[in-house]
Amino acid sequence: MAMTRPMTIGHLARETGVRVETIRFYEKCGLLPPPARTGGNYRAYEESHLRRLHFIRRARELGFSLDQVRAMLAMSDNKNQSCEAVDAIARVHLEEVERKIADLTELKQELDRMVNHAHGPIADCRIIETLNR
Amino acid sequence: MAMTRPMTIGHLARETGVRVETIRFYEKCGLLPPPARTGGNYRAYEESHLRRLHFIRRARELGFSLDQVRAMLAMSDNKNQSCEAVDAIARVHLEEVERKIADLTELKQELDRMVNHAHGPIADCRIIETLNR
DNA sequence: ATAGACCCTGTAGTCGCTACAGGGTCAAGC
DNA sequence: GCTTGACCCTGTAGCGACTACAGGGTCTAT
Repeated sequence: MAMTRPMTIGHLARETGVRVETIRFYEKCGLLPPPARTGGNYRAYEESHLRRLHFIRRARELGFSLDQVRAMLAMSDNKNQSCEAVDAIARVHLEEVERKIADLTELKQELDRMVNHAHGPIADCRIIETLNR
Repeated sequence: MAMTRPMTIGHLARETGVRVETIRFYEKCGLLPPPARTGGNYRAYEESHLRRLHFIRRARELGFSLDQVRAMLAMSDNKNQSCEAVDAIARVHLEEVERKIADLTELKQELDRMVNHAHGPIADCRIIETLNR
Protein backbone atom coordinates (compact mmCIF):
# COMPACT_ATOMS: atom_id res chain seq x y z
CA MET A 1 0.00 0.00 0.00
CA ALA A 2 1.27 3.42 -0.91
CA MET A 3 1.60 5.26 2.40
CA THR A 4 2.55 8.89 1.85
CA ARG A 5 4.44 10.31 4.78
CA PRO A 6 2.36 12.32 7.19
CA MET A 7 2.74 16.08 7.02
CA THR A 8 4.96 17.13 9.91
CA ILE A 9 4.95 20.44 11.71
CA GLY A 10 8.16 21.39 9.89
CA HIS A 11 6.46 20.88 6.53
CA LEU A 12 3.55 23.01 7.59
CA ALA A 13 5.97 25.68 8.77
CA ARG A 14 7.91 25.77 5.49
CA GLU A 15 4.71 25.72 3.48
CA THR A 16 3.06 28.64 5.30
CA GLY A 17 6.01 30.63 6.57
CA VAL A 18 4.80 30.31 10.16
CA ARG A 19 7.42 29.18 12.64
CA VAL A 20 7.18 25.78 14.26
CA GLU A 21 6.90 27.23 17.76
CA THR A 22 4.17 29.56 16.59
CA ILE A 23 2.17 26.68 15.12
CA ARG A 24 2.34 24.87 18.46
CA PHE A 25 1.35 28.11 20.14
CA TYR A 26 -1.69 28.45 17.85
CA GLU A 27 -2.71 24.91 18.75
CA LYS A 28 -2.36 25.59 22.46
CA CYS A 29 -4.57 28.63 22.29
CA GLY A 30 -7.22 26.94 20.20
CA LEU A 31 -6.72 28.51 16.79
CA LEU A 32 -5.53 25.36 15.06
CA PRO A 33 -7.20 22.04 15.98
CA PRO A 34 -4.86 19.39 17.43
CA PRO A 35 -3.88 17.02 14.63
CA ALA A 36 -3.56 13.23 14.83
CA ARG A 37 -0.25 11.83 16.06
CA THR A 38 2.11 9.30 14.53
CA GLY A 39 3.52 6.32 16.44
CA GLY A 40 6.46 8.46 17.46
CA ASN A 41 4.10 11.13 18.80
CA TYR A 42 4.73 13.53 15.92
CA ARG A 43 1.89 15.79 14.82
CA ALA A 44 0.41 14.56 11.50
CA TYR A 45 -1.39 17.37 9.69
CA GLU A 46 -4.02 17.31 6.95
CA GLU A 47 -4.83 19.64 4.07
CA SER A 48 -7.45 21.35 6.23
CA HIS A 49 -4.78 22.41 8.72
CA LEU A 50 -2.73 23.85 5.93
CA ARG A 51 -5.66 25.92 4.66
CA ARG A 52 -6.55 27.11 8.14
CA LEU A 53 -3.00 28.13 8.91
CA HIS A 54 -2.76 30.03 5.64
CA PHE A 55 -5.90 31.89 6.62
CA ILE A 56 -4.50 32.72 10.06
CA ARG A 57 -1.23 33.90 8.61
CA ARG A 58 -2.86 36.13 6.06
CA ALA A 59 -5.17 37.67 8.64
CA ARG A 60 -2.25 38.26 10.98
CA GLU A 61 -0.31 39.94 8.19
CA LEU A 62 -3.28 42.21 7.78
CA GLY A 63 -3.00 43.08 11.46
CA PHE A 64 -6.05 41.29 12.85
CA SER A 65 -5.63 40.26 16.48
CA LEU A 66 -5.74 36.58 17.40
CA ASP A 67 -9.16 37.20 18.94
CA GLN A 68 -10.41 38.68 15.69
CA VAL A 69 -8.95 35.78 13.74
CA ARG A 70 -10.60 33.33 16.11
CA ALA A 71 -13.97 35.01 15.60
CA MET A 72 -13.63 35.05 11.82
CA LEU A 73 -12.62 31.39 11.75
CA ALA A 74 -15.63 30.45 13.84
CA MET A 75 -17.87 32.29 11.40
CA SER A 76 -16.33 30.80 8.31
CA ASP A 77 -16.81 27.34 9.87
CA ASN A 78 -20.48 28.19 10.13
CA LYS A 79 -21.18 28.48 6.45
CA ASN A 80 -24.88 29.17 6.57
CA GLN A 81 -24.60 32.39 8.57
CA SER A 82 -24.55 35.82 7.06
CA CYS A 83 -21.31 37.52 6.38
CA GLU A 84 -22.25 40.69 8.21
CA ALA A 85 -20.40 39.83 11.40
CA VAL A 86 -17.18 39.22 9.51
CA ASP A 87 -17.67 42.48 7.72
CA ALA A 88 -18.14 44.24 11.07
CA ILE A 89 -14.83 42.91 12.37
CA ALA A 90 -13.06 44.02 9.24
CA ARG A 91 -14.62 47.46 9.44
CA VAL A 92 -13.61 47.95 13.06
CA HIS A 93 -10.11 46.90 12.16
CA LEU A 94 -10.04 49.26 9.21
CA GLU A 95 -11.00 52.12 11.49
CA GLU A 96 -8.21 51.19 13.89
CA VAL A 97 -5.73 51.18 11.04
CA GLU A 98 -6.93 54.56 9.83
CA ARG A 99 -6.59 56.01 13.30
CA LYS A 100 -3.08 54.61 13.60
CA ILE A 101 -2.05 56.12 10.30
CA ALA A 102 -3.38 59.51 11.37
CA ASP A 103 -1.54 59.34 14.71
CA LEU A 104 1.70 58.28 13.11
CA THR A 105 1.46 61.00 10.51
CA GLU A 106 1.17 63.67 13.20
CA LEU A 107 4.06 62.04 15.00
CA LYS A 108 6.18 62.05 11.88
CA GLN A 109 5.63 65.76 11.42
CA GLU A 110 6.81 66.44 14.94
CA LEU A 111 9.85 64.19 14.52
CA ASP A 112 10.65 65.90 11.22
CA ARG A 113 10.63 69.25 12.97
CA MET A 114 12.88 67.88 15.71
CA VAL A 115 15.40 66.25 13.45
CA ASN A 116 15.89 68.89 10.79
CA HIS A 117 18.09 71.21 12.79
CA ALA A 118 21.82 71.78 13.14
CA HIS A 119 23.89 69.88 15.69
CA GLY A 120 25.59 71.50 18.61
CA PRO A 121 26.38 70.83 22.26
CA ILE A 122 23.68 69.07 24.29
CA ALA A 123 22.93 72.29 26.13
CA ASP A 124 21.03 73.60 23.14
CA CYS A 125 19.93 70.37 21.54
CA ARG A 126 16.61 71.02 19.88
CA ILE A 127 15.43 67.48 20.40
CA ILE A 128 15.89 67.50 24.13
CA GLU A 129 14.44 70.95 24.28
CA THR A 130 11.38 69.79 22.41
CA LEU A 131 10.95 66.85 24.73
CA ASN A 132 11.26 69.09 27.75
CA ARG A 133 8.40 71.32 26.74
CA MET B 1 9.22 76.87 59.96
CA ALA B 2 6.98 76.66 56.92
CA MET B 3 7.14 73.04 55.81
CA THR B 4 5.36 72.53 52.48
CA ARG B 5 3.99 69.04 52.15
CA PRO B 6 6.17 66.66 50.17
CA MET B 7 5.05 65.89 46.65
CA THR B 8 3.43 62.46 46.68
CA ILE B 9 3.28 59.99 43.85
CA GLY B 10 -0.38 60.87 43.33
CA HIS B 11 0.53 64.53 42.84
CA LEU B 12 3.17 63.60 40.32
CA ALA B 13 0.66 61.38 38.53
CA ARG B 14 -1.99 64.12 38.29
CA GLU B 15 0.59 66.66 37.22
CA THR B 16 2.06 64.59 34.40
CA GLY B 17 -0.81 62.33 33.41
CA VAL B 18 1.29 59.22 34.10
CA ARG B 19 -0.40 56.59 36.23
CA VAL B 20 0.82 55.88 39.73
CA GLU B 21 1.69 52.28 38.92
CA THR B 22 3.59 53.38 35.85
CA ILE B 23 5.65 55.85 37.88
CA ARG B 24 6.62 53.07 40.27
CA PHE B 25 7.40 50.90 37.25
CA TYR B 26 9.68 53.61 35.81
CA GLU B 27 11.50 53.77 39.13
CA LYS B 28 11.93 50.01 39.24
CA CYS B 29 13.48 49.90 35.78
CA GLY B 30 15.80 52.82 36.41
CA LEU B 31 14.20 55.61 34.40
CA LEU B 32 13.23 57.72 37.37
CA PRO B 33 15.63 57.96 40.33
CA PRO B 34 14.23 56.72 43.66
CA PRO B 35 13.06 59.74 45.64
CA ALA B 36 13.47 60.36 49.37
CA ARG B 37 10.88 58.84 51.70
CA THR B 38 8.70 60.44 54.36
CA GLY B 39 8.35 59.06 57.87
CA GLY B 40 5.41 56.99 56.69
CA ASN B 41 7.50 55.56 53.85
CA TYR B 42 5.76 57.61 51.18
CA ARG B 43 7.79 58.71 48.17
CA ALA B 44 8.62 62.43 48.37
CA TYR B 45 9.40 63.88 44.97
CA GLU B 46 11.27 67.02 43.90
CA GLU B 47 10.93 69.37 40.97
CA SER B 48 13.63 67.44 39.13
CA HIS B 49 11.50 64.31 39.18
CA LEU B 50 8.60 66.24 37.75
CA ARG B 51 10.72 67.53 34.89
CA ARG B 52 12.20 64.15 34.18
CA LEU B 53 8.81 62.46 34.16
CA HIS B 54 7.45 65.10 31.79
CA PHE B 55 10.34 64.36 29.47
CA ILE B 56 9.69 60.63 29.63
CA ARG B 57 6.01 61.08 29.00
CA ARG B 58 6.54 63.31 26.03
CA ALA B 59 9.09 60.96 24.50
CA ARG B 60 6.75 58.00 25.03
CA GLU B 61 3.92 59.89 23.38
CA LEU B 62 6.22 60.39 20.43
CA GLY B 63 6.68 56.63 20.34
CA PHE B 64 10.26 56.33 21.60
CA SER B 65 10.93 53.02 23.36
CA LEU B 66 11.96 53.00 27.00
CA ASP B 67 15.47 52.06 25.91
CA GLN B 68 15.60 55.06 23.60
CA VAL B 69 14.27 57.30 26.36
CA ARG B 70 16.86 55.95 28.74
CA ALA B 71 19.63 56.70 26.26
CA MET B 72 18.39 60.23 25.64
CA LEU B 73 18.09 60.94 29.34
CA ALA B 74 21.64 59.74 29.92
CA MET B 75 22.86 62.10 27.20
CA SER B 76 20.93 65.07 28.45
CA ASP B 77 22.39 64.46 31.91
CA ASN B 78 25.79 64.71 30.28
CA LYS B 79 25.52 68.30 29.14
CA ASN B 80 28.94 68.77 27.62
CA GLN B 81 28.56 66.08 24.98
CA SER B 82 27.51 66.69 21.43
CA CYS B 83 23.94 66.33 20.43
CA GLU B 84 24.67 64.03 17.50
CA ALA B 85 23.82 60.82 19.34
CA VAL B 86 20.43 62.17 20.35
CA ASP B 87 19.84 63.20 16.79
CA ALA B 88 20.75 59.70 15.61
CA ILE B 89 18.18 58.12 17.89
CA ALA B 90 15.51 60.49 16.66
CA ARG B 91 16.41 59.79 13.04
CA VAL B 92 16.23 56.03 13.49
CA HIS B 93 12.88 56.46 15.15
CA LEU B 94 11.64 58.69 12.37
CA GLU B 95 12.56 56.02 9.85
CA GLU B 96 10.65 53.42 11.85
CA VAL B 97 7.61 55.67 11.91
CA GLU B 98 7.81 56.25 8.19
CA ARG B 99 8.06 52.52 7.53
CA LYS B 100 5.07 51.88 9.75
CA ILE B 101 3.00 54.47 7.94
CA ALA B 102 3.87 52.91 4.59
CA ASP B 103 2.95 49.41 5.82
CA LEU B 104 -0.32 50.53 7.33
CA THR B 105 -1.26 52.42 4.20
CA GLU B 106 -0.85 49.29 2.09
CA LEU B 107 -2.84 47.41 4.68
CA LYS B 108 -5.61 49.96 4.62
CA GLN B 109 -5.92 49.63 0.85
CA GLU B 110 -6.34 45.90 1.14
CA LEU B 111 -8.90 46.24 3.93
CA ASP B 112 -10.78 48.83 1.89
CA ARG B 113 -10.97 46.40 -0.99
CA MET B 114 -12.20 43.67 1.36
CA VAL B 115 -14.82 45.71 3.10
CA ASN B 116 -16.39 47.48 0.17
CA HIS B 117 -18.40 44.57 -1.15
CA ALA B 118 -21.97 43.42 -0.74
CA HIS B 119 -23.00 41.12 2.10
CA GLY B 120 -24.30 37.64 1.51
CA PRO B 121 -24.08 34.18 3.01
CA ILE B 122 -20.69 33.17 4.42
CA ALA B 123 -20.22 30.77 1.54
CA ASP B 124 -19.36 33.67 -0.76
CA CYS B 125 -18.07 36.20 1.76
CA ARG B 126 -15.44 38.25 0.01
CA ILE B 127 -13.49 38.84 3.17
CA ILE B 128 -13.06 35.20 4.01
CA GLU B 129 -12.32 34.49 0.40
CA THR B 130 -9.61 37.14 0.41
CA LEU B 131 -8.09 35.69 3.54
CA ASN B 132 -8.11 32.21 2.04
CA ARG B 133 -6.09 33.19 -0.98
C1' DA C 1 -12.70 56.33 66.79
C1' DT C 2 -13.56 55.60 62.24
C1' DA C 3 -14.25 56.27 57.35
C1' DG C 4 -12.17 56.96 53.18
C1' DA C 5 -8.55 58.49 50.33
C1' DC C 6 -4.27 57.71 49.63
C1' DC C 7 0.21 55.08 49.93
C1' DC C 8 3.32 50.67 50.24
C1' DT C 9 5.29 45.97 48.34
C1' DG C 10 5.07 42.11 45.56
C1' DT C 11 3.21 39.19 42.20
C1' DA C 12 0.63 37.79 38.21
C1' DG C 13 -1.67 38.98 33.99
C1' DT C 14 -1.87 41.08 29.15
C1' DC C 15 -0.48 40.11 23.74
C1' DG C 16 1.82 37.35 20.39
C1' DC C 17 5.07 35.23 20.12
C1' DT C 18 10.37 33.54 20.92
C1' DA C 19 13.93 30.96 23.10
C1' DC C 20 15.53 27.81 25.69
C1' DA C 21 16.28 23.09 28.42
C1' DG C 22 16.16 18.48 28.34
C1' DG C 23 14.67 14.99 26.23
C1' DG C 24 12.76 11.43 22.08
C1' DT C 25 12.46 9.85 16.89
C1' DC C 26 13.84 9.00 12.37
C1' DA C 27 16.54 8.42 7.96
C1' DA C 28 20.98 7.99 5.89
C1' DG C 29 25.67 6.62 5.72
C1' DC C 30 29.36 3.63 7.41
C1' DG D 1 24.19 -2.26 14.08
C1' DC D 2 25.71 2.19 15.22
C1' DT D 3 26.27 6.86 14.91
C1' DT D 4 25.30 11.43 13.27
C1' DG D 5 22.39 15.04 12.57
C1' DA D 6 18.02 16.80 11.44
C1' DC D 7 13.91 16.88 13.11
C1' DC D 8 10.25 16.40 16.75
C1' DC D 9 8.25 16.52 21.78
C1' DT D 10 6.86 19.05 26.39
C1' DG D 11 7.18 22.64 29.49
C1' DT D 12 8.68 26.90 31.16
C1' DA D 13 10.55 31.55 31.09
C1' DG D 14 11.33 35.80 28.66
C1' DC D 15 10.27 40.13 25.81
C1' DG D 16 8.03 45.38 26.21
C1' DA D 17 5.40 48.43 28.59
C1' DC D 18 2.55 48.42 31.32
C1' DT D 19 -2.02 47.03 34.27
C1' DA D 20 -4.41 44.89 37.98
C1' DC D 21 -4.79 42.90 41.90
C1' DA D 22 -3.98 41.23 47.07
C1' DG D 23 -2.99 42.39 51.42
C1' DG D 24 -1.45 45.49 53.99
C1' DG D 25 -0.05 50.62 56.19
C1' DT D 26 -0.78 55.99 56.67
C1' DC D 27 -2.95 60.26 56.81
C1' DT D 28 -6.77 63.57 57.28
C1' DA D 29 -11.34 64.97 58.43
C1' DT D 30 -15.29 64.35 61.01
